[in-house]
Amino acid sequence: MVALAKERQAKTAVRALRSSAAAAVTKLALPLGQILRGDCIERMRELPTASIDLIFADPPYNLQLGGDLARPDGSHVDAVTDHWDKFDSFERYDTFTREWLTEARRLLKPDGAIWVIGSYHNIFRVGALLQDLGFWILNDIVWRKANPMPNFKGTRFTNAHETLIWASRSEKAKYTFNYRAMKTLNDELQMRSDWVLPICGGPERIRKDGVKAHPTQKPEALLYRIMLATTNPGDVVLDPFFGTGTTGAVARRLGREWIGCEREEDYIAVAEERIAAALPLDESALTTMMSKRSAPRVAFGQLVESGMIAPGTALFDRKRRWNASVRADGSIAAGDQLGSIHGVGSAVQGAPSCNGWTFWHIEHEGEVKPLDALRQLYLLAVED
Amino acid sequence: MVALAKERQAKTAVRALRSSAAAAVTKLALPLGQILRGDCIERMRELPTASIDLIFADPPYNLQLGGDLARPDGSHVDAVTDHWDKFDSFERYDTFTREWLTEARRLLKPDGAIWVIGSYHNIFRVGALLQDLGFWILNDIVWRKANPMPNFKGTRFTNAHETLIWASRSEKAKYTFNYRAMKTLNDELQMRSDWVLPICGGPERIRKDGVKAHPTQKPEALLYRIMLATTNPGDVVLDPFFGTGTTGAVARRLGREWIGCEREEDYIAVAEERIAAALPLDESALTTMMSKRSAPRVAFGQLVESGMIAPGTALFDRKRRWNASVRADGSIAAGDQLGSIHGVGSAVQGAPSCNGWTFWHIEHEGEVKPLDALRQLYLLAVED
DNA sequence: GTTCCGTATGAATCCTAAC
DNA sequence: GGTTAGGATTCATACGGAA
Repeated sequence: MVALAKERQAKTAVRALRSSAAAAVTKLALPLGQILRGDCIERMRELPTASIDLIFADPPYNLQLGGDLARPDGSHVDAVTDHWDKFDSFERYDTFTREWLTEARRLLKPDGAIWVIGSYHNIFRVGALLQDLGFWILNDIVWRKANPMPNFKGTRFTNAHETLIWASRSEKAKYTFNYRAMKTLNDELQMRSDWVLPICGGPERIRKDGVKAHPTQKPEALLYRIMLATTNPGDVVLDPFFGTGTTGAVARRLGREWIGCEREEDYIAVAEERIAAALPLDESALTTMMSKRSAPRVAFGQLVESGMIAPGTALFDRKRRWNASVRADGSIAAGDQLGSIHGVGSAVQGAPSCNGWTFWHIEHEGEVKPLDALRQLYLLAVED
Repeated sequence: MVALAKERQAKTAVRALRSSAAAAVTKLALPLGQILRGDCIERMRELPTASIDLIFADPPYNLQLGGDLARPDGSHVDAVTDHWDKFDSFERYDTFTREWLTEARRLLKPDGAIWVIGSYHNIFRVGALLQDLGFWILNDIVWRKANPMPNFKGTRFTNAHETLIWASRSEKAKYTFNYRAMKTLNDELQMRSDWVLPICGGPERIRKDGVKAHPTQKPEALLYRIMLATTNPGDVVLDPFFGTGTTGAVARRLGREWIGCEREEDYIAVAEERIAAALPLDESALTTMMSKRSAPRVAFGQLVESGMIAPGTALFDRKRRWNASVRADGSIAAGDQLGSIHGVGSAVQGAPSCNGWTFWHIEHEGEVKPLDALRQLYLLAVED
């Protein structure tokens, strides 16, 4: 029994090693920590297939501002009028979007994912194309801006949010989602699809001679949450529209690898300086709360084997509607039902499934506890 | 000069009279206050061109759900499995959407507008098609649900919002927007593009024999805000997916005319009864319905995310009896205790509970401060 | 009458490693 | 590739009955 388990463990370890060795070779071939100069579609074509864990993209928004916009006091609004944000028509925007998304999908590992941020000017086109290309949307996230620019003319609702789409490479992908870290970050409540974050301003906003270095610099807090939620340390993050390098700065801080594409030399210079100044966090600060899914597994039999629970011990659910007794091999018996704590739990309830760890209770040191409490004790005792 | 001006005035008056007379005739020809039975595209084809002021549409979302879903307590989640939400492919969904949107555009007056609500499953396709057909998007509005259904399996972010698109018939349309009404409704602040409203439940939710009459009934508060913002009294509002008639009920209460299309006889019966019982506008009811605002809540993780507190930072209690260090996900570590500021605070003291905001302190700008002081700073930075 | 507690439920693309 | 067994997972409301 023990020998078999060890053999299985060894096989798994070998598989993991092989696959991580292949990944390491691929990773070596990548221009990690570099900003690739020029058109992002061309630069992406030069990168190897299935090599990227996560893509974050903040593409041009296709803004169609009719002429200049003035505040009520007559002062001029510094709108997005840079030449890279002009497209003749939706058709041209779609062609451009389809091209870079196609390359993005080629670059992603099978279990990779993408984030794209946009506003109502472009996000519907991006979302529909993502679906058309085979990406699988996991969530749309609303970045609710704490301090948006008001609508000066009073002609519409204040445009107070932007939309992000999170999508895996395909429907079947086993994407990364650090559920527990997100729940911890949100004071023990599930993280919702609407995120309240301030816009990028103050000292974080990069200025050259008092002028914004980039018109749409994203707050680091936004990238922080994205990477914490959907990457692991060491993962490779690609940003095809790198701008002033928010993605690179946060990736470095969080111990993720990064690659950027950018055509504007001005932005590249700003980004390189900024990322060099970003300090990586040390490893202990980087550790996040693990989900039980990724924690080491304990079989119920181990608790019996270790003597923590004696064969013959009585188990019962919280309301003592059902009873069961523990047997020497770690199975349990309730009436004529025999099997694992999970199987018998679901059988007596007539439920399709059951977590025996939380369903069954036990008297331990004069208290009634769920089995899960004893598992925690076992884990503590086993850890060196 | 004066004579000329008078003549001009007279001509304008005649034109206005003619146009309003024409409008009155068109309006007479409309099936106002009626639910048109059958397929919405066929019924819309029978209505006159340029006769409608506003369209509100809550089309099928094309959810594409998998198997059954159970809550952690084992109970069953009642999903939307109705036949009307099933489509074979995105292509089929697009065809359906293009057809009803085309009719919708024909029916709208030149200065008319449309609202469509959806989720990430369908809204990107709807938005792109609106743009393709010549509609002009004015805002995308996020309905932030105060009480959404959680993500039971911990696999994604809680799907806590739905998206509405508000678009005029064309770029040049002089659409209706009651800016003052919205600002008044929002305590003299511009109404933003994110609206916090509870989902439809309690006495408002229509049930037959204890079972919900419609799986996706929308809250009246949502329609109230839409009609108040973008129609005038007497305007004609068309709802092609009438369901249980929320649009009709609210239109009646607000003194707007309405027309609905619906295929399902069960829904029609419910809607007719409901609208007949709808009372005329009651100002006090309106105020309470609209006054639900979001209370600012700050999670400790937000301070970490925003860069206000760096991972690795040392925390200590007022008497420096215990120390802890901040981790990247907003959890803290004190010895082998890991968890939230509150949980670790109570654990180290052996106390049943602890307010981590006042218990833990930090060195900030050369001073020792409770975390709560930094929370106040964060709130100041984030407030409008 | 009031408070407390248990239960029900809402547009949801809701598990995964090992064999 | 599919199948199976192990086992992980929930927030805000509303309501009814008990205390």
